[in-house]
Amino acid sequence: MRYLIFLGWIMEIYKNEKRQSYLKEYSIAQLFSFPIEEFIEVHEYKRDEWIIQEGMRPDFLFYVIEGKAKTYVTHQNGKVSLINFINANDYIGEMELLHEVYNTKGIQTSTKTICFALPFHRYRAQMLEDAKFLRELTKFLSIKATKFSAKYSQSLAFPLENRLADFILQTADGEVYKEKHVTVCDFLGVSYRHLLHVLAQFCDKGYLQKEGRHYRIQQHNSLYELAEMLRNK
Amino acid sequence: MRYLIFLGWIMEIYKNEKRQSYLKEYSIAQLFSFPIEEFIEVHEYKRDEWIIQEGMRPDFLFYVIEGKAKTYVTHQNGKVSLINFINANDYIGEMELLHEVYNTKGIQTSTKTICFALPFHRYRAQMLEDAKFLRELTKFLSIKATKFSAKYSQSLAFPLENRLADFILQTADGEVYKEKHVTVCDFLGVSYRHLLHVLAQFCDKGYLQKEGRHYRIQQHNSLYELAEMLRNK
DNA sequence: CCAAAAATATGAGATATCTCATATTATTGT
DNA sequence: ACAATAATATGAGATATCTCATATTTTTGG
Repeated sequence: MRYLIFLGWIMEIYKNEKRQSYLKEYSIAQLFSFPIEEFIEVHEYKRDEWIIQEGMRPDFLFYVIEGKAKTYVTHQNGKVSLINFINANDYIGEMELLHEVYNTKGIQTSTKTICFALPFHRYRAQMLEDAKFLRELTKFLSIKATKFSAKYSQSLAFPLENRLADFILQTADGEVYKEKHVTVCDFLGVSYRHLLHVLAQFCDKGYLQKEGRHYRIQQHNSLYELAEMLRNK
Repeated sequence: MRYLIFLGWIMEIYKNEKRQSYLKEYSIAQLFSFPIEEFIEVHEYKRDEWIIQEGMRPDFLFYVIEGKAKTYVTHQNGKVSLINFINANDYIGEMELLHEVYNTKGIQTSTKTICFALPFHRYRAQMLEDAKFLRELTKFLSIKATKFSAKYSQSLAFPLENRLADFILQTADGEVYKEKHVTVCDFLGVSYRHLLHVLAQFCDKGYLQKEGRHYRIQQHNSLYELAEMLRNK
């Protein structure tokens, strides 16, 4: 169980030439049928900074230009769930765009992250009338819904062994698994202790070999078979 | 663990006056900016019939007019997950509308169900250009994504006790809980045995009292407190 | 560079949940 | 109306996962 710490508000807003150069280089004009650049803000967040704090409704629809972030929710029993990884070209705040009442999740960067911030009060009405924008947002949300429903049913139907094997293969850097345990146990929804326990089993069985804090994949195929069990019939 | 049985294909298509009367009485013209009625089919499915079989891509976007249905997925280990309850005014097949490649889930009715069936080949292109339709579909999907992500994180953060209390309060008919155990254990993702075990605990503690196959709620407040634990901070 | 905080690591006992076996009762198709 | 099937019910042992305790190592802020 972890507690999330507020690290302070140090987000930087790019102005003038710096702003212009980002708007030009990473133009998102093609996502809309109407001119979008005038009121876009370009925000830079440092590593581990909160883009949105849990429960604080944002005033912007964000579009991630570069960097990575995580969506967190805190439960009443003190447990924390990492419910999603966010990458470049993802939206943030689309739930609040669509719903007046919404339990806003916390968003924390895991690397320096640059976002376009589109003010709701300027653009909300036009966005909700724009078929081009809505079509892509619909696809984005449909993928999200599919992903969550898959994770949900898999988490209940399979032990950690299978889900961890899948996660290792998805995140391995070449043949080496390097993720931080504290992040992974929040993501896979298991205790730190149990995660380490199953990793140790994988080592015992020869699937992985520990190298300092990292793990080298020794039997890719065994992990693959465990992960494949998650796929539907 | 349950196995899903195919009960045969006996869906009925309403024609002529019967079709017309449904189109008139339950008009969905307001969901689109273009005329939609010409090629709509009106389908009636009997109780327990499959509207879509797992893995069989549908040719229609369905809109449920009356009745109830369930979305099922079968895992490789033989476990079955009931991932969603479908009611009147829900869409079915929207994933296939949006994605060429999609692992189609099975949809089975739990009561007689009547749907409007909108042929993809007639309407897909227009739908994907229609802001009015897309806006509502976006909301529908955003709610679905939120629901799944909540269920996911809750299922990992809380024992069955809390999730079952919530489910009982949500589905109770007045003060009596009447759901079928075999359905509920697929939905909550636990074994039949364990579901019965926790129900028995609730009876021991005096939260419920067994009445034949049903359970009368005796301590609403105790159940409520258990369920409230699921809400986020 | 140091103290504090965070992350890693491991043991041991508790508990939530699963699997399997076996009856009994209710529902369904013919 | 009866046989087959599905649903309910309960026991007992196995296992997946959690909690708590404690130690070591790494990272971080000032």
